[in-house]
Amino acid sequence: MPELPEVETIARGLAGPLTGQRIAAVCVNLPKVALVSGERAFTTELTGERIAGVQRRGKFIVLSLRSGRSLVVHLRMTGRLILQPAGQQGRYPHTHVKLRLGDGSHVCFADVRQFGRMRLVEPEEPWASELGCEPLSQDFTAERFIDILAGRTTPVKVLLLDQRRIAGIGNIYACEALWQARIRPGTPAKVLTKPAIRRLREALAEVLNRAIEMGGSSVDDYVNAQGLQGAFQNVLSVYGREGQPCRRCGRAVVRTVIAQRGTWWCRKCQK
DNA sequence: CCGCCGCCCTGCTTGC
DNA sequence: TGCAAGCAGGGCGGCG
Repeated sequence: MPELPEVETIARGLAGPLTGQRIAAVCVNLPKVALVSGERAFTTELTGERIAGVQRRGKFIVLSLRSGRSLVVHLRMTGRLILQPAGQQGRYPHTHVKLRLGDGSHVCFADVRQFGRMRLVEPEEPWASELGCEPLSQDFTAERFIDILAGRTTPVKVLLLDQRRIAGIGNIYACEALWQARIRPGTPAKVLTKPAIRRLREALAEVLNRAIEMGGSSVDDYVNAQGLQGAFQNVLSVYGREGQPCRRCGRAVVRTVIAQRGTWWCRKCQK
């Protein structure tokens, strides 16, 4: 599942090859995944646009266009953005939208489960207004994090996953950061001490930054824009490791369910 | 405002 | 061996 580190990796991999290029042609095979506001047609509106840059916001990949519009992509669980260099284009499986760029290369938006979406948004459209702060930005201060968790009986893990509060964290990195900070995922947010919250904030930054350095986690079918796997799945501490020894204390990692999501943690070192 | 549930989908796993 | 049911999951809309 592409979360912040995977989306960041994809965005970085697209930025160089895409910046400055013209979108020469747009092919939509599955119309429900290609959205545009109003009565406009996705294909005609996007064709001819020029790409000014590629960024990430939360779990969204943002292709900024010179017109001021943006092409905003969410990969959900199984979506991919794949860059096919000129002369190497082939049929990429489950491609729902394909962009042909000025230099003859292609960008394929593929998604087995068809949950991912791309949306062409107007310059003034507040598409990210509901998104919380970036966990790797200066805005994400200890005070802010304390505010986010204050007074809430909700399990801390649920709040980490809430994109309206903090943007970009998914199941993998919520589990990993909680393990790193030695906090039980089910702990009601309001009982966390300030030192524990500071520990968790640092753990999030550490885990996310390290995962970006390693190109993300290829646990299901994540690959970057060049089609290559990440390496962070090899060093995961708890996620997906039910029954295997905790890397800190050796006790078997358990899997429980919190808010309908699989949750991996260590009963001995997470309190 | 909050939390829970079902839905969207397909492929893999499980169980008979 | 073969088939069907179950499960997984991010975000969203509906409901209480």
